[in-house]
Amino acid sequence: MAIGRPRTFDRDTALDQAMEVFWRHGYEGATIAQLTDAMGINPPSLYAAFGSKEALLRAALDRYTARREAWMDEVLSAPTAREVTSRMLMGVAEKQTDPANPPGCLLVQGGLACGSGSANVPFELAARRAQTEEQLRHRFERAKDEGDLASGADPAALARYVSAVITGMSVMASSGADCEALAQVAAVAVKSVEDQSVRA
Amino acid sequence: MAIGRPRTFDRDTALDQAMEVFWRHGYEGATIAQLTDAMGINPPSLYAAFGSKEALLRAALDRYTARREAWMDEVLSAPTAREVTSRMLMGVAEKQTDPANPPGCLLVQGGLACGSGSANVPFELAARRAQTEEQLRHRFERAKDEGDLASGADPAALARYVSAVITGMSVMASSGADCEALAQVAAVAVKSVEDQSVRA
DNA sequence: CCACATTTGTAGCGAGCACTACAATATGGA
DNA sequence: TCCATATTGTAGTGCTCGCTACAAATGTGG
Repeated sequence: MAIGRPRTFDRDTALDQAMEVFWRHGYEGATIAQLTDAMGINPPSLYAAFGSKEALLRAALDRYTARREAWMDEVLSAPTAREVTSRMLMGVAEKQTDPANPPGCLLVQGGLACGSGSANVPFELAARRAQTEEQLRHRFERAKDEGDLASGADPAALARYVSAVITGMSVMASSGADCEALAQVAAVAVKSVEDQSVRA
Repeated sequence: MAIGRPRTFDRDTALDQAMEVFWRHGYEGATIAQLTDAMGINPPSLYAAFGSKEALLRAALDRYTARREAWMDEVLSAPTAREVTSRMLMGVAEKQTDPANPPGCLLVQGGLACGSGSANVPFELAARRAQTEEQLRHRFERAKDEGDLASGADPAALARYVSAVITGMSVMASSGADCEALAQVAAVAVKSVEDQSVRA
């Protein structure tokens, strides 16, 4: 049996380029021409490999979260809720202003509101953002069980709060805030969690 | 001198309808067809009255901020920095989940990232968001002068923080969070400002 | 070397986009 | 009444969008 002509591009490398385009221009703002140009391939290759623009976005999102997984694990492994929050928010301040990537977070920049033709994209992104909140919630629940968070603390509310701050920082980063400005925001936010921590 | 055929629609009413479309679908996601449909007019009337899609957005943004001006004044007139923050964030929680409007904030939903053709829209929105931050900063500076905020407090950082929380809440609202969930976030955030307040 | 399977580049599809030309219509002033 | 001015509705304009038909190219198995 014949195997066929081999692909001349690396799927993951192309996906990284596509991720950057979506990140910078949003889902709707990114055109197939920009994507194929950045990926170094032609439209038929894109569609053969990924299926559609929306499927390409999902593949890019998968890669995006996979790239951050190791970092997230490290953050969540911090000993206390306060330390988790601090690492998280300070790390976010750095990552969202890293010149190696477009500013902000792909899960926000991708698109909060879309035209009628791609109304499910915002849902997709929201669902992925919710995953981070849930990870934080689990971690804070554990912290409460361990007596690290005060008995009156609400892990779900705290996780939602930290998640909201992250999103706010992301938007600020996308509109030009530098790392220092974000770090100031993070510092204020960390204190909120500190307040609900059991002092040692 | 002749005056011409009178306009059959009310400019501000039409602007309100346009605002809602931009709010719900974002600048790029909103089509002229949707806008004219919602406004109850035809494209030539739209272009005669507003000039272009982007100019229509700016007019809608002007109206948006004008609508909130009275509320902002009331918020900023609160006696203390803590009270300002509380009124602000609790009010935001309500307003961003008010079923009379699309969820979230137009200044965020309008578009964080756009295609190359409308790259200045995100800047326009960011500039308008920055105005709120600046108003807060001025208010917090006054609070510091009045001895209401601790002498070590940084009004600019606090304003940036509150602004970030508002933006985060806005994104959460746009992805379905209800008023109660936002109020929980607001409550945690208010404490951060409380921490830097001089206890009475 | 041939047959097959798959990818590649070119070129272009129909649809929808922001925007407008144009003629009909409706007012106020001379 | 008739002109000047402005808005209205119809019907498009050229353009770009996401996506694809098709044939040439490039590999493997027999």
